[in-house]
Amino acid sequence: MTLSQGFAEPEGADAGMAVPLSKQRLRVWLRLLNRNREILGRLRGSLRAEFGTTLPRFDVMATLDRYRDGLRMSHLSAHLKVSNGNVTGIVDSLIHEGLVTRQVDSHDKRATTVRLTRLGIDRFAVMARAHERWIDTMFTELDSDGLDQLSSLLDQLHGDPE
Amino acid sequence: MTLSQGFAEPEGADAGMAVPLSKQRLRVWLRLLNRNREILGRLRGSLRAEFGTTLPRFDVMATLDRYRDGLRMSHLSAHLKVSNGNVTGIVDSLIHEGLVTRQVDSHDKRATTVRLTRLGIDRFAVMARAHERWIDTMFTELDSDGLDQLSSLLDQLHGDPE
DNA sequence: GGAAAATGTTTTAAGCTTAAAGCGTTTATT
DNA sequence: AATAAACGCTTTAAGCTTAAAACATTTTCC
Repeated sequence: MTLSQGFAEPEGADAGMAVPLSKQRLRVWLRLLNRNREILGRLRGSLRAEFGTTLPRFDVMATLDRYRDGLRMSHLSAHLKVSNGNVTGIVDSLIHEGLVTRQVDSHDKRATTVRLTRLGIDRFAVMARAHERWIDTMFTELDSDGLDQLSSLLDQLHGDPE
Repeated sequence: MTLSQGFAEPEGADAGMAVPLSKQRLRVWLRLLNRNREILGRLRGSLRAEFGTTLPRFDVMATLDRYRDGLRMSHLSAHLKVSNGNVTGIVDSLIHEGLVTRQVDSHDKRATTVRLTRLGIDRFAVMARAHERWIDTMFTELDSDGLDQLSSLLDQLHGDPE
C-alpha cells in the first residue's frame, strides 16, 4: 500500500469508507452549486424586472458602496473574485450611466480609483433595500444559529489553493 | 405595528432583532457566493489545464453519464438549472467532437434525446476521476457529519419560488 | 376536422466571463 | 542612468448565458 502524498484519499485503493465519502462530497457540491444557481437566477430576474439592471453591475456597486473612499480596479476584481478584465467593462458602463467615476492615481499613473457618485450611492440604496428583502425571503428558514452553522461550514471549504 | 403579510420581516420598522438578522443573512449569502466562485474557478482551471475542456461541457457530460438512456433537451437544461437555449450550443459542440448524439423522438418530432457516445462515456470516466479528486481536496476538512449538516442547511434555502 | 393554445427546441441579440496578450508606468538591478 | 522585471490595467478572442422571439409539432377544444 503506497503512501498517498498530500492528496486526501484518492480513488479506490482505500478499501473501506473512502469511496462513499467522496460520493457524499460530490453530492453536497452539486447541491451547493444548484442552490447558488437558483438564488442567482432569482436575484437576476428581480434586479432586471424591478430596476432594469444586472447582477454584475449590482455587485460592483455593492462593493463600492462598502468602500466609499473608492477602490483600485485590481482590488475591486479581487473582492468580487472575478477576472481583472471583466470589471473594466462593467465599470465602463456604470461610468457611462453616471453612477461611478474613475480617477487616475496621482502617485501612480497606472492605477485608477473607482468610486460611486452621489447618484450611484442613492441609486444603490434603493436597490439594496430590495435586495435585502429578496435574500430575506430566500433565507427565511434559517435562524441565527443556522446561519452561523452554514457560515462556518462554508469556511471549511477551500477553493483557493490554501 | 402592521402585520407583515408573507414577507419575512422587512427593513426597519421591527425595532429589535430584525435588522441584524437580515445583515447576517446577507453576509452568509455573500460567503456562499464567494465560495462557489472560488470552487468553480479552480475546477475550471483544472479542467482546462488537464483536459482542455470547460465546465459547462463537463456538466452536460456528467448529467448524461447519470442518465445513460439519454435525456430530452428540456430535461437536460432543467437538471443543470440553466436556460434552455444555452444547452443547445454546448450539446452542438459535444456532438461535433463525437462525444454525444442527438436523436429525434419517434413519437414526437419536436423532441430530441441526447445521449453520450461510447467515446463520450470513456472520456468522461477519466475526467470524473480527476474531478472527484479535486472535490476531495477542496472538501477535505468536512467529514460525513459536516457534509450532512451542510447539505441540510442548503436544503433550507429556497431559490425557487416555493 | 380545424382553429387556437401549448409544447419542445433553436435562434437571436445583448451582455458576461475568462485567459492571454498588449500597453504604459514603476521598481529593481546593475 | 539604462536595462530588465514587475505591475496595473485594458483589449482581444473565444466561449458562456440569458430572455425573448421564432419555428415546428402536438394537443386541446370546439
